[in-house]
Amino acid sequence: MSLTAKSRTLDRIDLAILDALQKNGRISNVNLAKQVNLSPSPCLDRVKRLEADGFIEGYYAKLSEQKLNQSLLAHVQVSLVTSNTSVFKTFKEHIVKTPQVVECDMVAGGYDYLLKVRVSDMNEYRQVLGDLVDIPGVGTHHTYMVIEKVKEDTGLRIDL
Amino acid sequence: MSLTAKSRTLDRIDLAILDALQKNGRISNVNLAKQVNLSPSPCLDRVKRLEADGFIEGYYAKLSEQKLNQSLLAHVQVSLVTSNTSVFKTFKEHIVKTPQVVECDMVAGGYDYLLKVRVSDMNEYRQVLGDLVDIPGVGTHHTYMVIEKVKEDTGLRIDL
DNA sequence: GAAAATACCGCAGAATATGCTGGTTTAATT
DNA sequence: AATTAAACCAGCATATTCTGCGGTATTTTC
Repeated sequence: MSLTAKSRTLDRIDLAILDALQKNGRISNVNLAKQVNLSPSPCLDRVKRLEADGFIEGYYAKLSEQKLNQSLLAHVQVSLVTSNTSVFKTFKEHIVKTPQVVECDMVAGGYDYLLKVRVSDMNEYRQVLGDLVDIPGVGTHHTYMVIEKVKEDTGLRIDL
Repeated sequence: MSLTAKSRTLDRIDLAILDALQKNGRISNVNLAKQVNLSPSPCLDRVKRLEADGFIEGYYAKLSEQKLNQSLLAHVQVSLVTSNTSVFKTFKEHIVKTPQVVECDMVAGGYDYLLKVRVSDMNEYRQVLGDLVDIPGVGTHHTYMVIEKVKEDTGLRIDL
């Protein structure tokens, strides 16, 4: 028994299904079947298998940032003064419970973090940043405020 | 007649629907209706209206980065030497047609860009970066390779 | 070349989506 | 405060879709 999970190879049809679903997560099974030149039954079987095998992690509605008043976006680079376990634990706990932080990546050697912060306006941003720098262990930080979104690609690249 | 588009106010039920859909984009309408204490018909009416009014932009399947072999992630900070229109145009054209660049934000005063690059391995990254720095007008750049994803929140914050 | 496994299709019953109607509540106007 | 108008909701009916099952064809394995 191998260490890696059984990972069946995907044929052209599987890839076409994945691509279709990541572009339209609510397509009906009959239409999906038409699109990949299959009848509904085997198409559904494949979708179920792709879900069970973990290729599809979930389905989500994308909501409008503008309409819901969360269109101000900032990237924040944060350095911790040490990579000490308890410092990181405190930092992570704060990040996780701050809903405006929508993404947090540990980068480079373990002291630096890149956050993506989504807020409605500068006032809210100032408050989030204020709380952030008060976390013990937080050293330098730098804000990159987003002026214009040049490209955004939800979805992975699929070579058909 | 006002300049802003008609934007009806959302009540508690609308917000509950949006929240449910951004957590499970494939929930059936009857189950969604149960969840928000409505009968199916008015629930579907509301969903349709939320879509028409632009609160819901689309539905997408989230695919596994690991399973599809695109699990290496880098943030790249790039500065252009001038904000000259033609320099930016060339830059943007290159970004848009490079599938590994999944996100590109113009930040700060207009010379700096933050890219998010998704690749399968370091070889592919080296190639993407090589092509990037060859674009005329590209000055300094710095790579933040992601070691660990601390937090990732797809979906917006909804106060019920 | 035979046997087994796999993938596909069509069909049928169950579940769901969706348009329509009528009744109720809420809000606006006089 | 009464009347009108508007919005909203539930229930029903029809059309569509989902989904499991059995049968057939194709591919793989021995």
